[in-house]
Amino acid sequence: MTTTGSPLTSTDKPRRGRPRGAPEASEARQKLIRAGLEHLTEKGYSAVGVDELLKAAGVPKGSFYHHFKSKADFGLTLVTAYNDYFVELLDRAFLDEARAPLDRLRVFTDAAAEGMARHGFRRGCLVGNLGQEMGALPDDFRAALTGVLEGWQTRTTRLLREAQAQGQIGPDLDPEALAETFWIGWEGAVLRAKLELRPEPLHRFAATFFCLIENRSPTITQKAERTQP
Amino acid sequence: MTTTGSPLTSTDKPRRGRPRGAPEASEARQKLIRAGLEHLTEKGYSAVGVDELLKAAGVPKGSFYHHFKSKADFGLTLVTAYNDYFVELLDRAFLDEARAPLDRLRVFTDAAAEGMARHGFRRGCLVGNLGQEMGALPDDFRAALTGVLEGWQTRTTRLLREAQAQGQIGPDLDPEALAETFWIGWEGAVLRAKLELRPEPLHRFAATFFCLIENRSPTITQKAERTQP
DNA sequence: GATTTAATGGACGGATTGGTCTAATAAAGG
DNA sequence: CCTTTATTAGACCAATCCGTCCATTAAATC
Repeated sequence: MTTTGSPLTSTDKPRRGRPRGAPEASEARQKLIRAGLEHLTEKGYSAVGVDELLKAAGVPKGSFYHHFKSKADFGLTLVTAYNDYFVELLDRAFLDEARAPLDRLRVFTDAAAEGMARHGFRRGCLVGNLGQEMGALPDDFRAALTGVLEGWQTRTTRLLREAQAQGQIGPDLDPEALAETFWIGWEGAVLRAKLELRPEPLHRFAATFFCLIENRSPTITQKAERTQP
Repeated sequence: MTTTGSPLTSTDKPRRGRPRGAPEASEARQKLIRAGLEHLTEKGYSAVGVDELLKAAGVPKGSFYHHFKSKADFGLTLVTAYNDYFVELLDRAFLDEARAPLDRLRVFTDAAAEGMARHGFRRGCLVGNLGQEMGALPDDFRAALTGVLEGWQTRTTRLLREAQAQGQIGPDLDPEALAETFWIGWEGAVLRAKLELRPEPLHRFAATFFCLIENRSPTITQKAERTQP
């Protein structure tokens, strides 16, 4: 029970053949993911063929199906990769204690707008793209996508709670509801910016959202959601 | 210059062969459009094949390419058909003078939510779907889609102006900016509702939007868009 | 009935789809 | 060197893609 040890304790295992390089570090795998993100954020899942990705990444088909068991599996991998990248962007903005909470949200929206501008507003949000294609996607995408959005929203809720604790937004507002509204609208803004190839939709929505929560008369509450008359 | 008259004056022309039936009334054409709307609002443009539509509509391929010169042409036809249907829905709600302007907007959002519910939240907005796929679509789609959204926004702007004239929303608000924000966010809400297969995103966004414009302290203006400091 | 045009019906075609398969190469331990 | 496993390489496959083609049927005028 020493050498043929169970795969559970993976640290001290001198296995036989060529070692699996760092699980995610394979160059081909990374190039495929990069190409996938570029193409899918621009054209969506259904419109992008595997061969197209292979050519873009300069990788043969054998590698693709070695690292991913199907196009769908690859797509799900892209979702987590995109989420990793995005959460980092989000946290960098949201956890910057040097700024006031609401300013951090502004930092994020500005950064995201710059990001879209860098690609000529031709690339949207992978989550939004795939969400709209759900009808044509394998079912596990749904949970993956909603889960990702939940994560973004949770972070935003925390930020807004902090803003509330610091009195930057009224105590009558519901941070969770606001965070949900923010991401609903922001995805819409990204879609629109991509359609019109310009940043105005992003700015418009951000401006309205900030106007909604800043300096509001405390008599207007968001929490009360229309009790029946 | 009587019988072979130019095609410009089309009323009194006893042409030779079988007359082109009502230009849009062909049964096959209509069945194709109906099937197209169902399938494309659910799965998007790229994910739906022509053959799939033919089977759904019970129409042979010859008919399809007789009525439409390509799949793209068919797609553009769908956009206008969808717009026609949608504008009617919109006007029915927005022009109902028996109600206060803001209530009419509420009537629309409720009706739209019901509409999505009828199809199990599996169908989204054709314009939103195609917008997200723009990267994979022929270029003329862009103008068509933005034009459609502009039309919806114009109607909404008029409605909000009326609301403003009647004092239902503050005189400090900018109806045009509000209308734009509404459609940015509403498309996001539809996308989210389709992803999560439930109406809450629609309700959440609508509630927030109404809360934004109703009963607001007149000191907060939407028009002032951050002059530089 | 002959002619002309509209519309249907579906076989067919070349290109592309996602995916499989096998051979070759690489990198490690024995 | 031999074995074992990882990875690359791309030929190949059945299915589907969008679109063309032509023969047939339908409905009108002459």
